[in-house]
Amino acid sequence: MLSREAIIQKLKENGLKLTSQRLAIVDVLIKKGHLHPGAGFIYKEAKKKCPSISLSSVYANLNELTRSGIIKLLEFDGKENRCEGNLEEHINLICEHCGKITDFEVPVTLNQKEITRKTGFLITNNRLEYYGYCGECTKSKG
Amino acid sequence: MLSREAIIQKLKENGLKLTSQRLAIVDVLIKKGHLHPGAGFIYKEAKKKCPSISLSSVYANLNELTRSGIIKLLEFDGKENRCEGNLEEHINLICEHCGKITDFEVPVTLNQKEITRKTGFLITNNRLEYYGYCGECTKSKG
DNA sequence: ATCGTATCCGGAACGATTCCGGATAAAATA
DNA sequence: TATTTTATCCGGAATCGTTCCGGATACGAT
Ligand SMILES: [Mn+2]
Ligand SMILES: [Mn+2]
Ligand SMILES: [Zn+2]
Ligand SMILES: [Zn+2]
Repeated sequence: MLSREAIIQKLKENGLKLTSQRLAIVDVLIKKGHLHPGAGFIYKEAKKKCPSISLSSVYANLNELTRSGIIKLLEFDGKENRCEGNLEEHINLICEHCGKITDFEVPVTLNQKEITRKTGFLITNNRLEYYGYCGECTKSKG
Repeated sequence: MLSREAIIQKLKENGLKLTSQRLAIVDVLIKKGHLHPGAGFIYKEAKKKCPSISLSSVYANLNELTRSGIIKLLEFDGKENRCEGNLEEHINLICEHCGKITDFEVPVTLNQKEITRKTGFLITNNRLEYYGYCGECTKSKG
């Protein structure tokens, strides 16, 4: 996750105003980003410091933050989408039982240039995820 | 993609009846599986051989086929989900411009056991995707 | 041929997300 | 500071892929 200063820097670069709603969302991401929070969670948290905030503003801001390269959105079907604040190359370990998403850092530099050379496909983004059961859920299931 | 015989074998193993709707869907997957078709496409194609088929049956069957390990579902937000018939470990190259999904075969056996040893996370499934622009779209954009 | 049960259909319901139009406020300008 | 511009906000309706429902159908075992 970028620092608060770096985020504000990027917001200004992209001509985005520093509204109380936007800053409240940014602060939630900084504090709770490791949880890969969804829009609903962010909405509830941001409402504490900015009671007037609306859910549509949360969605709009998450899209803005994504466009500005501050976060990524992890898309899921049926479930809520989740925010990714860790922009380093890593694997998300997603528990099928409790939904927790934890980062696993590992320099997986699959040779992207080789893929482009062989297929002509120009890579701009990727998604690496392992699904399964987290330590806690594995234990509790025996 | 499994062979038609292997699929029928698995269907029987799982106690699933060989209805005309189910077989029509299986045939679409066998013929067009490399396109990673979505529910809407499969519905239209299957309707050619089975005019009475309903969209809800397509959805229900795709879920059954997933439970039986015949396909996987690739989940996307906003866009339709897509079917994955290639059960081998590979990377999906997803074009951001035309939506085409092509397979890139590469034995990416990231050491899953090491992840489990280090984190206690039990891996049962994964998702490896590269997003970007396919060869055709890269050309046409100059 | 009969029967039990999975599967089917059509349509309503669902839920996360997006869209809308009028109100608000950030911040540039004077 | 007052004015102006314009991004952003809010609340609620709309969207759309997917799931759920209840009654009808048909597979395939006996
Ligand atoms: Mn992560
Ligand atoms: Mn594939
Ligand atoms: Zn868990
Ligand atoms: Zn393309």
